[in-house]
Amino acid sequence: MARTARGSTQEREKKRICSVCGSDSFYEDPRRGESICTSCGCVAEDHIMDHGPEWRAFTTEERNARARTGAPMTLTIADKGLATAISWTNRDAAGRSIKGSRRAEIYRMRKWQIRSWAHGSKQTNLRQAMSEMDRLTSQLGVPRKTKETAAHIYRKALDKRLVRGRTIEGVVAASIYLSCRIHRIPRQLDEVVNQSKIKRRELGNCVRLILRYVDVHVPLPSARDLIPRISSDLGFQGKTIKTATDIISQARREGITVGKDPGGIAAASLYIAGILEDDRRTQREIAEASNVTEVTVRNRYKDLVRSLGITMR
DNA sequence: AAGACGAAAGTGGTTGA
DNA sequence: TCAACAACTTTCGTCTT
Repeated sequence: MARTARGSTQEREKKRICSVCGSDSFYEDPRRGESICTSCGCVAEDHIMDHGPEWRAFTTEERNARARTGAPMTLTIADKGLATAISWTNRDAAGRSIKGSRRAEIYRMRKWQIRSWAHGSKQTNLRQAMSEMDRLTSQLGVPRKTKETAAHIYRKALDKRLVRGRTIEGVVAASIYLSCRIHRIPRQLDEVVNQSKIKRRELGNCVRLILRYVDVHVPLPSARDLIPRISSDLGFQGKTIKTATDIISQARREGITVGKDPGGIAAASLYIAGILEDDRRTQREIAEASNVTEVTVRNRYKDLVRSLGITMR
């Protein structure tokens, strides 16, 4: 199982080798936060950390203008992580205590900062939302970029007053789910429901609401995006994964994937690919890894074989 | 005996009146 | 709000390897 096999950090730094095919060549996908073996396509490591800056620059001037120290600017903190806080200790930068009129001035500044900063209803909402977002994204293990997009969607939803009359948790969970779909990270609605305290129905409603009123372009969930995850769970060979992907592309062209659960399509195509490439798994194993039942695997597999004219031995 | 297959009945979501 | 519907699940008996 490539997904679970990982050595110590030092070991990985010394020489990393794919536990499935033995190759030492990896492609790091910072969008998904995954490291993928270039020869067999299995996920060698997930949740990898991105050490780069949060901005992009195309010229030296741009780079000089944007470079700064401190934590990255981020939408996932209510004040974008850039606010200056006035300390409660009446001391200056050198540690000397501040006296007299200067002290009174700082006291007034502190008072107004707190009033303007923490007491707006939007800020209060964002604070709660961002802490919920922190919790949920780390439970689900989504990369920083995806969390950032989720925060962006949430801010838009808040601006359009969609959170009113709904729970913050619901809208946060919906933002994360949609962001995962935008970044083509396979997190299913049920996974998000399992990690949060909201009901499936509520999440579904929030997702629909955001899709309708917030200007976001979200691609439909595709079976192809589920393939790397399922196949690395079951340790399929590279050629089997490729065949399965081809089957999905063909099925898509034939238009037999619409309205069907992508999990079922992914499972069935892997099952067929396994038989064709002599890399078999039982229907039960595949069904379990794809979160569908054996019956669904069977039904989709029959559909695919019939519509694509695949002949099996 | 394990795995594959298929039928029947039940469930939760979507759509249109 | 409700009925109709498609997709999917659960369950169980039978066939195949």
